[in-house]
Amino acid sequence: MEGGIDEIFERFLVESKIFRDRDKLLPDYVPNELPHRTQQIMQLAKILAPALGGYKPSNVFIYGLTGTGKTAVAKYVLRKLQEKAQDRVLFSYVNCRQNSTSYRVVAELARSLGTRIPFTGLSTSEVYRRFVSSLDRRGRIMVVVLDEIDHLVKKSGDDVLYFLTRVNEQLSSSKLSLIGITNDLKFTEFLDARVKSSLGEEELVFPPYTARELEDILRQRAAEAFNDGVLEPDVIPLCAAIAAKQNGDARLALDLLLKAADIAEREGASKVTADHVRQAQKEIEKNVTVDVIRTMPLHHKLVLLAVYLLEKEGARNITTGVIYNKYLEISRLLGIDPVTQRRVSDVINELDMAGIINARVVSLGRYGRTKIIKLSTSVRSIEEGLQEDLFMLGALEMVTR
DNA sequence: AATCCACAGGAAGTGCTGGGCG
DNA sequence: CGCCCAGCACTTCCTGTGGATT
Repeated sequence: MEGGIDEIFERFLVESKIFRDRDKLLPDYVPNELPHRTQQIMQLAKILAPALGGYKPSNVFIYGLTGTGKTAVAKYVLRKLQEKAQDRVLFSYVNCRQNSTSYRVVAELARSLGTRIPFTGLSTSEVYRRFVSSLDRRGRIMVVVLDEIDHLVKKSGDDVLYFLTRVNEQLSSSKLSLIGITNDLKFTEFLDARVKSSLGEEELVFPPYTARELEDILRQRAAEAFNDGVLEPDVIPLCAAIAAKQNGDARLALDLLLKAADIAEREGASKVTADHVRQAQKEIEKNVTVDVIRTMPLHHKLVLLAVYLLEKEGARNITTGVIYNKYLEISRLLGIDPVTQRRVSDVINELDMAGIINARVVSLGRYGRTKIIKLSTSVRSIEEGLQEDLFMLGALEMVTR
């Protein structure tokens, strides 16, 4: 658009005024100090320490909401342990969201032992077998971290875990310890009782960070990531306060800080201000809702479009019936088979649950009992979310005009 | 007090999809 | 490979209901 492509690239070639090292704010960076997690670090270290003496550590189960430092602590302790252990202890970290099948998890573990496993073609039990023999050949303690373990269980059940918790019976010279990480407490209900008790030999709980604690975390990262004095003093407290409201999510706090700084940089400002943070917050929120809208099924989009158009026409007190008629009209124009009003009624509830619209049941006396609906999202994010496959949006407005 | 509107929302059934299993 | 089954989106049919109007 305006400016040139050269200018865009140029900006990254010249030294940044704001950032010293932007990467330090990215979610997967593990710093050298983890403020307010010393207790968890010590606990985990105590549990894993026996590995240094050649004894099998207990299995550990770690819970905590998103952004409470579970992954960071696990990686941190592992790193330290590895430094001490040299090659006497084997480590493997697997993210079960990316590797959500039993095959891939075990293949990943085997790979970390240097055993190549084709990404497909073998039976799962063959992969298990190869992993066991390659581990036993090494004659070492192996510590395995399964991050986001709930994804694995939800997708593939708990037989891998069953296998991994009992694999020591098949090993003669090696031992395996498991560290399971999750933010979903309820998922243990789906676990086999034996797996559950074995995995839960030790349990660590990560409480949400308070606003104060988040501030410390941000300050520490900011010192690494930013040039001196580029943050206005109220920036960090604001990021911390916003994130503290969202379950003390450190990832969100860091993301806010990063986005705010990006905005400042883009503007060519020399300082990051509280206002940049507020813009960043809006952007993050918008991105979430835009994403939700973008991934909705067709009829949800059509219903949303109906509400959107009605509001744009200035309609007041929009009811289910009014929406349904508009929806029928839109469907007809686009040549799409409409669903029934009963279904649309449910769709309206689902949109309400998603926080995109606001629907509330009211009785209009003689004029029936219905729902009154209004948008509860900015018009902009709705337009943006619908844009993609509702190229029709523009076309429609022309038709309905 | 009775009526009646414009739906809400429950129950049961249909048709489709995709994964697991022999 | 076909078969079965679960889960889902949706339909059909239905009974229920708060309160303005009669």
